[in-house]
Amino acid sequence: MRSQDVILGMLMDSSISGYDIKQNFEKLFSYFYNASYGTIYPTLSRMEKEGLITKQSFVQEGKPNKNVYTITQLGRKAFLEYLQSEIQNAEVKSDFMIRLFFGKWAEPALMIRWMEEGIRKTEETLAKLRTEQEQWKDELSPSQLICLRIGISNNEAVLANLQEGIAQIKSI
Amino acid sequence: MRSQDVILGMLMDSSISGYDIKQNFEKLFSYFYNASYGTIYPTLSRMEKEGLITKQSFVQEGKPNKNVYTITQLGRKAFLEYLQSEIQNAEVKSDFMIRLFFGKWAEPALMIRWMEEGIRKTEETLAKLRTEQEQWKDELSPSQLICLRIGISNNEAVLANLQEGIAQIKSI
DNA sequence: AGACTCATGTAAGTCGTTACATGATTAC
DNA sequence: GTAATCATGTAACGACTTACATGAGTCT
Repeated sequence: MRSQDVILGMLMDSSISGYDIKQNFEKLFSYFYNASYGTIYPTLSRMEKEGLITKQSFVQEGKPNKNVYTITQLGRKAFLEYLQSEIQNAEVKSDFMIRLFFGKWAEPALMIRWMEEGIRKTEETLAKLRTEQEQWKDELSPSQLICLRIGISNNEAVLANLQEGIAQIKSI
Repeated sequence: MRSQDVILGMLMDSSISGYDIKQNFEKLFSYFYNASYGTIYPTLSRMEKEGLITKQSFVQEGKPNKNVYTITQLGRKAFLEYLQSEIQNAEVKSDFMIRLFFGKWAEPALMIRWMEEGIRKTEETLAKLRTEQEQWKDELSPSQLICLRIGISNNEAVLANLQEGIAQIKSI
């Protein structure tokens, strides 16, 4: 799975711009995928050249042209082929977990700061995901709801462990 | 955080080989970091050149020389500096979650297969983590135990959601 | 005055993976 | 006999990020 596959997935439903794709990554996907503009724009150009998508430019006043991309038959075929391919293992690189793992080499105060920041961020993500769940629960597909629920319960689990852990470490 | 930082972390405790580093990644870190030999060996070479680590070769019969690396003062300094740096956001790319998200474009039978495979893998990971917890609970540092607990409860959360989700989808 | 949003794009560089190459030993 | 384990390393390639470049409009 590359960014191309995810972009094709987004375009299956409706035609959107590179900017919209980035918004989707941040809003809907942040807890299981992300990509920067430096990936999105060149990938879209390549996909257009390969005939997977087509571009329509809309002139806007006071803003650059907005390029809206539409998936082609070839693009739909490519996406369905991706769905048939082998599932790849998840790639995870968590700096936070690495630090926690090697925490014994840090000052206790530093580790507590990491954990407090971790708690804050997790609470933030959790609030965002719960809002989304409330907001979109009627529009989302059954499997999208499962995604959201996984995201929420993952974050709940992290939060509980960090809160318990921080209390424990402070008590030593 | 790059692989270099994680490798330094491992060497803080004891001198090990590239092969051992890979073992550690698979055994201890798999749910929050991983790196291939193609990363590990060239990184070790570079680190040696930069004076962060030193190499000792041990001749073995019927096997290639075993290169055991030891962290230097400079390496220890570099690791402590890493601990002082800003925490980076986790990078996650989960093919499984992407497929779940776009599941409505797949045959229901295919999605159920994905979820069943997801359940199987999650159960496997969970078993592995629980064994580790049992086996190492007296040796691991408090923060390493928190890591393990986060890993375990994350996987428990995923498992519960998938089981519930699959039942729900099958009932439609 | 400053920050943020909308909007696209490129260039340089980093980082990492996959596949290849080698080869004895051991367990099933 | 075949798969796995131990053990190291390189070359080719791919994918992605960061920083740069541009610039009007809007909100505080």
